[in-house]
Amino acid sequence: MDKVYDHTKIEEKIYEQWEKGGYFQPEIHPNGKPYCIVLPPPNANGALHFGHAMFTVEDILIRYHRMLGDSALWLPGTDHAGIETQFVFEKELAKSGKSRFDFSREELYQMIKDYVDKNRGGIQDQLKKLGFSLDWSREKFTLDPAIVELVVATFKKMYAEKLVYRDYRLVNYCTRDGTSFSDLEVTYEERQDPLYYIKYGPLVLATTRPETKFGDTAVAVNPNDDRYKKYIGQTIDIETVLGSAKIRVIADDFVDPAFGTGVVKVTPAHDFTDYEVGKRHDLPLKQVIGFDGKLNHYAGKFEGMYVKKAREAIVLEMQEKGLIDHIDTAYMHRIGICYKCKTVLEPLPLEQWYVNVQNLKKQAITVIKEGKLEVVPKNFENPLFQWLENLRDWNISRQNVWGIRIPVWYEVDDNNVFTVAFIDKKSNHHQGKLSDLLQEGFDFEEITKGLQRVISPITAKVVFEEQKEKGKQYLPETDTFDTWFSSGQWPTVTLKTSKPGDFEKFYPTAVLETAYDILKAWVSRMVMFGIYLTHEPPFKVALFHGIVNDPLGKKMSKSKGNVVNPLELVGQYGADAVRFALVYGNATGADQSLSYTKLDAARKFTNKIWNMARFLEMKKPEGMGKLKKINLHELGSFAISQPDKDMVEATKVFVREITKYLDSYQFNLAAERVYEFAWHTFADKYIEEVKNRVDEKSYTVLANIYSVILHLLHPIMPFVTEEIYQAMKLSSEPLIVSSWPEA
RNA sequence: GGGCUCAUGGCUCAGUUGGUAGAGCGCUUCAUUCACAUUGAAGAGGUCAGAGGUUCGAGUCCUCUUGGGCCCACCA
Repeated sequence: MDKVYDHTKIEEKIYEQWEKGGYFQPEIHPNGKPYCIVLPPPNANGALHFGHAMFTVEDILIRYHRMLGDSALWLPGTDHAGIETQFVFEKELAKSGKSRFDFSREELYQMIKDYVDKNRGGIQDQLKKLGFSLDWSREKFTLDPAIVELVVATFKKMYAEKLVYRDYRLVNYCTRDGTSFSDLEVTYEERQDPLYYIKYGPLVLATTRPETKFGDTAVAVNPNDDRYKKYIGQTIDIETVLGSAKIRVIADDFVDPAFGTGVVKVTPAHDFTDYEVGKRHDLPLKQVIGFDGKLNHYAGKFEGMYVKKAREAIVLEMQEKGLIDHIDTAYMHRIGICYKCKTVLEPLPLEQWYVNVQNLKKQAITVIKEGKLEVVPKNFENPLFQWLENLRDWNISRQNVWGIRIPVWYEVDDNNVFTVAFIDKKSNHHQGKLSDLLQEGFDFEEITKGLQRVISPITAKVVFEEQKEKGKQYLPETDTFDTWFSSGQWPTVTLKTSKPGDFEKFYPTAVLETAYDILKAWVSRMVMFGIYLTHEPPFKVALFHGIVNDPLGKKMSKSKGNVVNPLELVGQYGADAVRFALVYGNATGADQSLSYTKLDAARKFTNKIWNMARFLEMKKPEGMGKLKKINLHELGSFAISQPDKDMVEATKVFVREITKYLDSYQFNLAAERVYEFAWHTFADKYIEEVKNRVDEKSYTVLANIYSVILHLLHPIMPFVTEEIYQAMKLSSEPLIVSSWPEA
């Protein structure tokens, strides 16, 4: 044995051996208790980061349960990550001077698919480097045809039960990325913007968005505000930059008399609150901002200007006309921005598909309250409840192509106006009303062939593929599902498509382990879908880990340039040390800062373990035959000297402690205890004591206790323990499938 | 505005049914061709943010205060 442990000589060899041996497959223990964890699917196009390195926790659980004799399955898979991936691809595309508007839907999809296929496999190799005992024979991808089929089936079932529906309402729309987002995907930013006090006839009102005034369909005041009671219900004359106009004054409780002047302009097409107000008072929706982010014909001479420019121009002209009372320049407020490109999101009215979550969320809450789903650590329960309770219907339409197309078609007839965008035979882009384009001479086939986008009226007849009738014309829905619509069904769709019998055997899964930051986006959806599809939650325990920050405690981010690649650390310190450092001294669910001193300590520990093995190798009494494997119960009576007997007893306590810690998800305590016991109890005290009196009996005790340590440490540090265990030749089977010590 | 969370030795952090404070790194002194200097032995160092309460007993439970962090929410 080398004097110093060199992980670079060991890790790859051991992983290959494990994989070839089929030890990652649950069939290795065909009659064991089923124990399944489904890996949170990483982005198929992405690279490994610390969020993935934290899956160490899952490997610890899987390896522990495999050693307990369970039929342990850790099922890997990757996600197509719709918007994320398309965003990255479009940035690549831009380098060659192209954009998504230059290609039809099908062309663009194929290009992204090729791009992802080229990059796939990277993440798998990286997960292997961390020693993760994933069953690669069952690997899944969200766009596998079998998975897509099941996701589509869920949609059809929900449609039949009226749990998905189509509606025309305001969405958070990014005019740069050209798609809407769910409420959850909106990020907010604190900004200082001017608050304009503008004159509306006899009234003055405050607004940050004067450019939406062309879409105002009312002015609102609080019903109890004495200042304005006389105007309620009246139509007042106002002066605007486009000349004189009339507008209704309504009363609504939402108006806070203390804010601004207590008067609010109501723009139902461009503000979420106003949209609700508009519905209550039956106000018309007047859309003045288009999906391109520009003002439309309602804005008169300001038509065609981008929102920001238009605001400046309008304010300037209003000042000239004396329509602005005053401006509060120090106004702070929060605005929604696109989480990808930071563009200010526009609330715009659009036809979209929604999931009715009202009943689903109630069942999810009940399941957790009844204890059928345990949340660990428990403090993540409250945020989950709070979020579920406030959950509104879920917008699942995304205007990007990289994803699963919402599987519906719209029947084309004369009564409906369809807006389409397409690429013609000569690769030119066209956009407009279907009827106009047909009149211009494009035929229906050419349009559908080069189709980019269809906006179908809410009144259009919806059919599925198999419901299409001969002789009728249909336009497809061009939107895709929100990525979470498919990943939300991950535990069911993976197990149903992996190997026959998997679903029956492994569902519901034992544990779902993930970072707490996708508790709402992913975990809650899986619970809702799981209950909907199978009448029980998809996992018994939802276990959360924290975020790994940079050494200074700052969140790692590309823009800050403080991202550390875990694979570099694996190369430097070894996978065992990286894994150990990630769980040691870090409470379950808590954030941590990357610590190089901890990594160093962990590496020293692997070396210490290694040198214990060297010591045993050197101290083996001459002429001693094959080392016997003796379990702890028998070892107590096997030992002769009191120190040996005491050590056996201490080891039994140690085994019970580690077992308890792993059963209760206290990985940090397990790591700390095994470190303490191996180094300070076993090496510093016991080895020192036994050193000069080694005979065959005491050597057997020593080696067997060391073997117990290797077993208990194996889930956390699989490589070094496996290498040593095999070298000791205590058993013919490798450590990975060796039994957990009994005490 | 609501919720969650953190404040423990110089630094980074553990401490889950409440029972006289722990680790890693750093520091001090000493040892050592011993399996391991990626070592061993001994040691210094904390009124567990502050105030009050419950209790025989609180870092651990309750209330409040102060100061960080995070998440959520339709005040224009």
